Formats: sequence, structure tokens, C-alpha cells
Amino acid sequence: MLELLRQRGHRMTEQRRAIVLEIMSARGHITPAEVAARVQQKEPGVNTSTVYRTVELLEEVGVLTHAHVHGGSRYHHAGEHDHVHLVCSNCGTARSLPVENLGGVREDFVSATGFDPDFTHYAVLGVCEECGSQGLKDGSKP
Amino acid sequence: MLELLRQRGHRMTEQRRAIVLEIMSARGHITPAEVAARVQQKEPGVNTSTVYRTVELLEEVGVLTHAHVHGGSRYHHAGEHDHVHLVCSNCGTARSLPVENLGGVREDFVSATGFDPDFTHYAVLGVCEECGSQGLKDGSKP
DNA sequence: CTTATTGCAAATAGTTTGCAGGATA
DNA sequence: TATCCTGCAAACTATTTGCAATAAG
Repeated sequence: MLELLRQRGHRMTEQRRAIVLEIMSARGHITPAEVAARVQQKEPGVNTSTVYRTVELLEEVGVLTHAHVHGGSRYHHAGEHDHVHLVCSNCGTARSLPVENLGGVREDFVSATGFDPDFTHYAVLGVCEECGSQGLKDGSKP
Repeated sequence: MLELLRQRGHRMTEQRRAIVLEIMSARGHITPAEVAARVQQKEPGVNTSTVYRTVELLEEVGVLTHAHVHGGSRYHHAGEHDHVHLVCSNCGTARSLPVENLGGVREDFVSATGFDPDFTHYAVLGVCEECGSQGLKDGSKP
């Protein structure tokens, strides 16, 4: 990532280096706040707005992608960890599911609507398997 | 709605009556801010927080439902106007689609994942038909 | 030396909450 | 009268922005 940024003519600052290293070592997704907290342990004084500006930059460059889950952004390495976020309206639990596991759902959606959905960007609300097997139907709430 | 609230032991105030009447006459979905603006034209001084408290109450009672679209809540009459919000990552346009038009997508999703999705709650990002036919694939951005 | 980058503080959007006074049942 | 409700202001979460100081190339 560092190399890529340099190639594109971006300056390599201490804080930028620290942020990128932290994100590189992260697995799964992290929020800007988490990045800020972790970076500040090693490099105190790194501002939250700098973190936001850096993740935005990294997304422009193409190494990060973000998703929206319960009111906040979560970043992950582009290409990897491409998950659908399933949030149960009944028990509240959130589960991550690789897009590959969706089978032909995407294609079905396209043929039904003409719209090609990217389920990884926004979380998907619904009823999880456990709650569903207990006789709860979609729409019912606790 | 007014009757239902009274039955459940809720007090009938001027502002509550005004808010409920405004929501009843609304078609499609409205944001709390829109409700507030409209109500205040007829009944000045009705506070935004009262609107929030009222729509929350109406949802508890079961007459309203809300969905999340680009960072804000939108309320609509429960049962009616149950739409999926399709947001194009390319051209940015948002389209509403009745859930009925999804065909067997929901069932396919359940059989693939065990999770029963309610696509009406959170918006769905993706590529619209127009942009898709211009050779853009999901994931590409302007 | 030029200009990207940072920190800070303030602004933003959308929503929630504590509290004291006012209205309803 | 006993509470439920309301208005108001302040808090809150997540994020963005203006600006002057700093540092990279």
C-alpha cells in the first residue's frame, strides 16, 4: 500500500505510514474509530480526521472498500473479506457471510428487476435461521 | 390511528393529533423532518422531538414501519408502500420497487443462506439497468 | 521553496435525552 | 390530581471542513 501511495505521488508521512500499517495488519473489517484507537496507541496524537482522510484516500486508490453496518462505516481490504452483513431483526445478532455463499441470488435479482445488487455495501435486515426456526416470520419483532 | 392510540391508553394531544393526521394523508414514505415541516405549517410550535417520539410510538403500535435510505429514516404505512430502495453506485439514482416484483429472490436467499431477508429495511446498492447495459459491472464506480 | 498534509476546533446531519412546566384523563 | 406529553436545550454519533502551522519532496 505504501508503495502504491508513493507511486501515485502522495507524500509519505509518519501518521499515514502508521495508519496504513495498522490497516494492513487488520483482518476482517474495522471502523475508522477502531483504526484511530489502534494507531494512537503506537503513535499518539494522530487525529481522527486524518484517519478519515487516509481511509478515503486508500479507497480512491483502490486498496480499501467500505460497507455500512448499523450506522457506521467499516473498511476492509478490497477483494478480500467481501461479506454480506446479515442483521437479525429478532435477536439483533449480526452475521457475516461471504458473497460466494449467496448462490444464484444475485443473478435472480438481476433477472427479476434489471438491477444488479451488491449486497456487501449495506447490511441486510431479516430473520436469522435460529429465530426463523422458532416460528418467527419476517416482519415480526420482539 | 387516533382511535388505536386511545385504545392503548395513550393521551390525545393537539400535536399528536396533528402529526397523525399529517402522516395519514401522506402517501409513500416521509422523513421525520418532512413530517415536522408539514405539521408546523398548520400547528406552529410542534417540536421535532415530539415528531420523533410520535412516529416511534406509531411504529410500536404497528401502524408505521421505517426504512433506512441514504443516512435517514423514512416512515410509511405498515403493509403499504413496501418497497425496496435500489441505489445505483454509478449514476447515483435511487429507485423504489415493490417487494412483490422481486419474484423468488427472497426464497432463493433463504435456501442459500438460511437467513430470511427483508430488503425493504435497508437500501440496496448496485448497478441500475441503464448503467449496466452500458457495460458497467457491479463494483465499478464513476 | 512549494504545496500536500496535519491537528484542531467547529460545523454538520440525524436523532436522542434530561428536565421542568403544561395538559389530559 | 396523577401522570403522560411537550418544548427546549443540550448531548450524541459519525463524519466533514476551514484554516493556519508543519513537513515532504
